[in-house]
Order: sequence, then structure tokens, then C-alpha cells
Amino acid sequence: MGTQREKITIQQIADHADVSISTVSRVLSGNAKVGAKKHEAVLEAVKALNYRPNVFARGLASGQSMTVGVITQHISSPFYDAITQGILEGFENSPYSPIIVDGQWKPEVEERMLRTLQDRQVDGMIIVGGGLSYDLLKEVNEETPIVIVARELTEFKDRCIYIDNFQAAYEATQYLIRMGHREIAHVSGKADHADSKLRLDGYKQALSDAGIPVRDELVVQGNFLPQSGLLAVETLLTRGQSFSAIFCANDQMAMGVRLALYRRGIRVPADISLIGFDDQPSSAFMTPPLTTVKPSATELGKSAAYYISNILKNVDQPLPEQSYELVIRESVAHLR
Amino acid sequence: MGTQREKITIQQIADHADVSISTVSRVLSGNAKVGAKKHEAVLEAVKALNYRPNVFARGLASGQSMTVGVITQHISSPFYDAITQGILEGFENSPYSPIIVDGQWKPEVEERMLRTLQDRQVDGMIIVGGGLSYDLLKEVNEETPIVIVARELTEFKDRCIYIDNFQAAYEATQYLIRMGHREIAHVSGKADHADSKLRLDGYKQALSDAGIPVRDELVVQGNFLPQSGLLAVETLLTRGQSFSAIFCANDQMAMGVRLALYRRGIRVPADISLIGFDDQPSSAFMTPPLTTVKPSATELGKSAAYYISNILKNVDQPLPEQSYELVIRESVAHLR
DNA sequence: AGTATTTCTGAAAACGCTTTCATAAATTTG
DNA sequence: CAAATTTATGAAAGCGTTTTCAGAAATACT
Repeated sequence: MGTQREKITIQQIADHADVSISTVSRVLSGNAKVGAKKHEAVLEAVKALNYRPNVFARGLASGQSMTVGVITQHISSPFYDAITQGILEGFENSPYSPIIVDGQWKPEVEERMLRTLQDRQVDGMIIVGGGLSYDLLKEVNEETPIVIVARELTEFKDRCIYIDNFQAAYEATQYLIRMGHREIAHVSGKADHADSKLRLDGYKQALSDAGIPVRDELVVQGNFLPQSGLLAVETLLTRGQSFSAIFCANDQMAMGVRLALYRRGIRVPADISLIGFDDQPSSAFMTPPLTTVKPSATELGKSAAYYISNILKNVDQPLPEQSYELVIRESVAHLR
Repeated sequence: MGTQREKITIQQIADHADVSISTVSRVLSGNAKVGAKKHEAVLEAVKALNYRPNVFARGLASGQSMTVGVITQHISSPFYDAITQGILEGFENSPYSPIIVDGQWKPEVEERMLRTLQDRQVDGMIIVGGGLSYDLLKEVNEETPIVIVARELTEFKDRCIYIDNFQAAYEATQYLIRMGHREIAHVSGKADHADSKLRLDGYKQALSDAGIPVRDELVVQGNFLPQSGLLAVETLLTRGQSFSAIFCANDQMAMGVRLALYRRGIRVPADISLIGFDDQPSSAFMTPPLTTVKPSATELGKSAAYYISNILKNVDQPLPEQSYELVIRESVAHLR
């Protein structure tokens, strides 16, 4: 009883509807017109027999897999997790199914995974961040369309979905300045990460534009992990520099910073103001709730899913614009 | 130039190695012995031509897809995210590729996704949490082996990988008692969630066993989201009950609780001690760092991946034992 | 050596669907 | 109304593997 999902093939439904299998295939794929009565008969048979097409036969015959490969970079980052989540959402009602692999932020792994996806004959790929070379991407893109999320590749502009890190960092810093801060420290992200540089540049530019000299002693190199935020505070304090605010290149590091400050008995924001980047879920519940830049990671992922779907369907479309927002909470004080 | 990954089929390598395609297939799949020289010749041809098997042809002919379907339940929970991550890791060097879909904690969606996976002919499935009925699971399991993570189904014992929520909650509560607390509040999880009940029961049992009467006014219903932790504190305070510690059914709610306390100027742990469950990544960086139960979500996922792999390979194995650990940080004070 | 076994190996038949090609039917055109 | 087109439909040829079935070759046994 129940769903006897054994071997219902188009042959069976062809028999049931008294047509040829070619006809069945045609109504199923919609690749050609078929007469009204037959059309209906087929549909009915499909329903009656609860037909489920065999993906392999389809794939083999058509060369299409109806899957898109997704390369993520995990290593516990809420921001990237959220992107993945958004991609999943974006494929919810799509004919394509995502197949996810992890690049671990290691180019070798990433390349291996990319090959795996090729072997699986994905119709398209979404690559989240990562460090694959333009040449490789280009080569692969020849046969399998690629969309890149959260990474900006000048040679690949029309395939990159990202937010303007420079501008966002600029605005975050500007906000601090508007709140009366002039001695602003920055904890930057991983050195070899493009976003890090962009955010750092935005920070510097905002300072310059406000006529505040950029002091290198006030920027310390982090790696996006909370622990590095903690260390950064120690470094800053050791350097003996005075500052009234810290702009962190992501929320995770801001958490580390906040803990270091707590340990030292330094109050936030009374003594030091703090601003982050990413708006990861927990940031709203920090003590105090963190003011941060919210890039809408989920949106990024969703857009990527839609974007590649359309590319695969050959529909023209503009590159989706990605926005961000400065969400103001309670970690920044107005200096008078 | 480069990887001319056009159409290298076993036919080509058969020609190149001067054998029949049957022989090629045999050395590739290892399903039968073939003579030493031919064996080597084939391998060499494979390397020389950079052969990549066609998954569809394979799948069609063999009926195996070499993929396992994973149903996750997202809705922004670090705990479940970590499990997914673990599953991904577990399949890293496996011949199986995971294909992930999201059930959104909604049984209807979950069932639809399950059907999608069936359509994709997955060889096995991993279901993370969720609320699918035993009957449905059993039906599907007849043809596609299923492993269930983070959910305990008595009828399906040998396929469920989970930690002992009751015991873990018991120990967390016991720890609080040992630290001198006697008025311990509990913020429970989502009402219809099995884990919630187990954790609540563990809490109650620990109290009883210590000779402390269970007071219903000290337990308030949450839903695993941070916001509900915040509300819970308000509720507790409104009820006018006195208490010195709060045990939350997960870390997210503990964050909400902590924020509510902060708003009220109540110190942690000086005034109120706090303990959570899950050890999500950010918990180590709360102010103060949160004492919590760490179930090793990643392990759970990894185990599930290994477990189903072995089931598919027909190798006998014991059900992997899942452990947890009370990680003691700074959110609980010793009451004297 | 002659026969009975056991191993290898190739030919060919699936696997379930898409798609080309040809034909029959329906429509248009002169 | 016959001829020229256009459409709808079925037969059959793939798509790239695996696997069954039989021989052929090698090995073992009397």
C-alpha cells in the first residue's frame, strides 16, 4: 500500500495514456506541442500512477543535472553561514537543487571541491568567498556558469555579488567621528583577505576626509576570529596609545574586544565605544548590544541563487544590487 | 590546452588500453578481477586521458547515486548549523556527496524535502531533528536507509544519534546546586520540542534528588530564541519570585537573559548565576563567558555521516556514543 | 594427456529518458 | 480539389555505465 514508488517509467504512463513514450516525454518537458486530448491523458496518467522521473536517465539523455554546486568556506563564521542559509532559501522553489561542498578557505581544497562539482555535472556554481584564481574560474566558467558571492573580482564584475566594503567601513568610521570620536582604533581582518583591506581603506579614508591623521599605531591586525579581538586590545593597550573608540572588521572580533575590555574593567561604551561589522545574530544580545554594519548576508545568498538560476535559464537580468545598513545599538557613546 | 574535459568515455580508454569496455568498467569499479597487465593498462589510460566518469550513466546503470540527502532545520540556530557543518566534514573524504535541503522545522516542508531527496535517488538520508512521524520515516527507511541526528525516536533507536538531554540537564542543575544555589529558575525551550521536555525533566529531577522542591513559578516557557530569554526574565521578575540562578535550555536564550539582566543592572554572576546549553561559539565571549553544556554538535554531525556511510557499505558497527561536557566558565558564582 | 574447474574477458542487453528522423494527419494555398 | 506546407506523433537511435551471459583461456585434477 501507500506510495508504491517502484518502477513507474514513462513507458508505463505511455501505455496508460495510450500514446508513445516520445509524446510523454514531450508533455513532461514541454519541448514540443502535443495534441490537447493526448496532453491531458498523459497528465492524468502521471497523476494516477504517481510518476516520478528518474533524474539519472534525464541527466544522461539531456546532459543537464538540474543541480547547482555551492562552494562555501566554513570555519565557523556566522557571516558565511548566513550566506549559505540564504542560498538554500533561494533555491527553495527552484527546479535546481543545490549541492554544497566546503572549501575551508584553502585554495587547494577549494579547487578539489570545484572538480568534484564538475564531476557531478552541476549546471552552475556559486562560490562563496574563497581565493580561487581568476584563470581557473575563467576556465571553468567557460562550460559551467559561475557566480561569486562576497568577493569582488574586477575581471569578473558581472558575476560577483558583494557589498561595498570600502563604503560601509567608511560610513561606520564616519559615524564614530560624528559621535565626537577622533582617536579611533581599528582591528582589521585576515591579512590576505580582500575584505580586510577594503574595510581598512574605508576606515583610513573616512579619517583623512575628516582631517584626522591616520595613525598606524592605532590599527592592529586581526584574523576575523574572536580570539584575535582579545589580543588586539592587549596590543593596543601595550602600545600605550590613547583612543576612545574601536572599529572592528567583524563582529566576532568585536566580541573578543568586548571581553578583553570587560576583563580590564573598561566600560563599553562609557569608556570605550565599539563598532562591528556583519551584524551576526548574537550581536544584538551582547552587553551592550553592538552597533554594527549589517550587510544582510542572507540576502546576498538569496540573490546569488536567483542570479544563477536566471543565468541558467538564459534570462537577461541586471546584477542585483546589494545593500547594507548601519544598525545603531548601544555600544557607541556620544563624546562631548 | 589545459584540461580538455570533453567526452572521455570508457570507450576511449578501452581503445587506448586495447581492452573491452567491460574490462574497463571492471577495473574502475573493482567488481571483478581482471588480469594484471590489462588492469595496469587501463589505469594508465585513465591517467593519460584524464578520465572522469559520468555520474548519470553510472547512476542509471547501477541504481546508486553515491549521494546522501541531508535534511536540516535552519531558522538560525548555531547548534543546528554546527551539526550541518559536522555532517559536511564527515563526508569530506567519502565517496558519497551530501545534498542538503532545509526542513525549516515545519513537518510539511520537511516531508516535501524528503520527497525531493527520494526523487534525486539519494542512497541514504540524514535527518537533523525535525518532526517527521515514525510511520513516514519507517516507510522511507524501507528503501532508503535513514539516520536521525539530535532527535530520539524510541521506535528507531539504532538509527538515532543524540546526546542524553535529560542527563546533561540533570548535571547542569546539579552543578548549580553544588555551587550553593537552591532557588534555581529554568527557562525551557520550545514547547513541542522533545529536547525541551527532556531538559526540563532533568532539571526537575536534579532538584528533587537534592531535596529541593520543584516550584513551577520558577520555570518559564521559552522558545529557544534569544528574545524569549529576555522575556523570561521579565516574567520571572514580575512573578516576584526570588532566585539566585537561572538554567537556560540553550545558549541563545541565555544571551537574552543576560541582556535583560544587564538592562536591569543585575550583575552576573554576582547577583544571579547563569548557565546555558549548547556552547555555541559566541558563548565563550559573552560578558562574562558563559558556563554551559557542550554537546559537541560538530561531532554529532560527523558521527552521523560516518554512521550512514557504513550502513550503506553494509558494514556492521555500534551506534556511536555521543558525549557532552559541562564547560565551566565565569557565569556561575559560588554561593556561600 | 584428457577432462573438469575455475578465471578472464568481450558482446550485448539493460537502465529510463531525450531527441532526431520520418511519416501520417491536418491545414493552407493556388 | 490537388499540391504544398505545417503539425502532431511514433520508431528508433543514442547518452555512458554496469552487468549478465557465454565463450576462451588458464589451471587443476585423474
